[in-house]
Amino acid sequence: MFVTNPNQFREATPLHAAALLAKNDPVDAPTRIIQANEPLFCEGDESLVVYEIVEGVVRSSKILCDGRRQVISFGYPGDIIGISHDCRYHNDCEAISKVIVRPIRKNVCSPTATTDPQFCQRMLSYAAAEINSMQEHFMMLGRKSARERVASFLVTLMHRVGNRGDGGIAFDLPMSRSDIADFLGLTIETISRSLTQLRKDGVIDLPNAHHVIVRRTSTLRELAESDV
Amino acid sequence: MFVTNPNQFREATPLHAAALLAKNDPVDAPTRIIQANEPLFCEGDESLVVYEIVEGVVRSSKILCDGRRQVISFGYPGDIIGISHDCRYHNDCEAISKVIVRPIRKNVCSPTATTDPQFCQRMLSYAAAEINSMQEHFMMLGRKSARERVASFLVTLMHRVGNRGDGGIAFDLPMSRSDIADFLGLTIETISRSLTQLRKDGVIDLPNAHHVIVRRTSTLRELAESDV
DNA sequence: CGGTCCTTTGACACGCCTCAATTCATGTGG
DNA sequence: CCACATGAATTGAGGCGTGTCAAAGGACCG
Repeated sequence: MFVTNPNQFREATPLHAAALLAKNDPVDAPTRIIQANEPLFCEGDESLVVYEIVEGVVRSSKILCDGRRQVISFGYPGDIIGISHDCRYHNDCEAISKVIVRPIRKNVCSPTATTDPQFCQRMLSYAAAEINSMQEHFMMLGRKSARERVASFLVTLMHRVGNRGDGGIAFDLPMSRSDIADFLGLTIETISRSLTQLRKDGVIDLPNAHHVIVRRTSTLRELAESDV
Repeated sequence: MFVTNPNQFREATPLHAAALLAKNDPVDAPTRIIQANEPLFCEGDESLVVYEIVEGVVRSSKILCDGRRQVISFGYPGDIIGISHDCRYHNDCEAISKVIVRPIRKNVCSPTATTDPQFCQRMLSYAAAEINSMQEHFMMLGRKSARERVASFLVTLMHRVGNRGDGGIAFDLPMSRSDIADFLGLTIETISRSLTQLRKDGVIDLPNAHHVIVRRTSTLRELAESDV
């Protein structure tokens, strides 16, 4: 599932790729390797396949004509990207780090397209989870303050890719401040200020700009929803 | 499709309920009638069925513990609501006007659930369209100004339910200012001011608070994306 | 006619954006 | 190993758009 749901733990997610893609699903196409900052596909491209991310992190985004960008989601291993209803990709997708993806099936183009029922069922479950997850992101963009958004974002990553370690839960931030800003509907300066504030408050450590250690997880979780 | 995509015309939508639900889809459950302001279901309720809206308008929303609300979408006739991946509804759903809904199928609860393949295929197409559509709404909430959001909202409704008439395209706004505000991530005062501005600029007419006539459609469409 | 609720309008405050400068991390060539 | 360049991140100062609070207007209904 995409990282769009800051309040839902990975453990609570009923399915992820391991469960979604049974071993007997035919995977004829070879995996693709995309270097950091290279595109996987662009908005408007013909949508031939759906990808599963095997390794690395991707960024799905849309851009307005005047250059404003909205990052839709960050895709991590296990996530499925490129689902479309009309044979066109509806967003850009670029690699943030070196990425390995696996084309898993011809895309779902029309109601008349014939697809393996079992696969279809699984994709539907995944799409439903995705929709539910995106609804959480609406709440973030529409109703949360800058601090809450940043806290929510960190909580999501913490549960998704965090490693319990010495005095906290650690994880990387492979994406740039600009990516985070465009994901949360803020500016890079606001992201930076919010992170600094969390650091000064002792909630997190920032050994460097792309590594986070959450010291006080419950505090962070509270900050994700309380406007105080 | 939900009204979450301000820049996509209804004509461009590749499928809606008429196409989605073939006549031979078994519909055993009777239609339900919900009066205005009555709930259809609530977040957390057991998700037994997916509904198709036959008549009226519904509001799907989520609420934070401190009362902040985000309206996810407004559902119009032909839309499908209540899709879930885990047997629980993930948002509240209430009738804005008198509503008739048709339970169309037991919900998609798990990958092991057995479902008619053809139905599943159609639901997947619908879900994919829904995801693509929600991505547009992200752009609105994350990157558009108040005026752009209101203009985008009106453009969407214009294409969805507008009627070409005397010197413009007319349609109703059955939802309250509060509903619109919570949909666009703004306040009722900002909604009111934006609509007043559009009226004073001669872009729209507001015969009353719940009826709109778009006079200059191309101007409105430009305002939906240009920050000027 | 009076009550209630919704909408509109106004005045002001504040959070985030904008613009600018500084610091930091990384890589390159001498 | 150290200057230097380059791009990203941080920090600061100030402005603006939207939120907040308050009051007035309108629609609806008993």
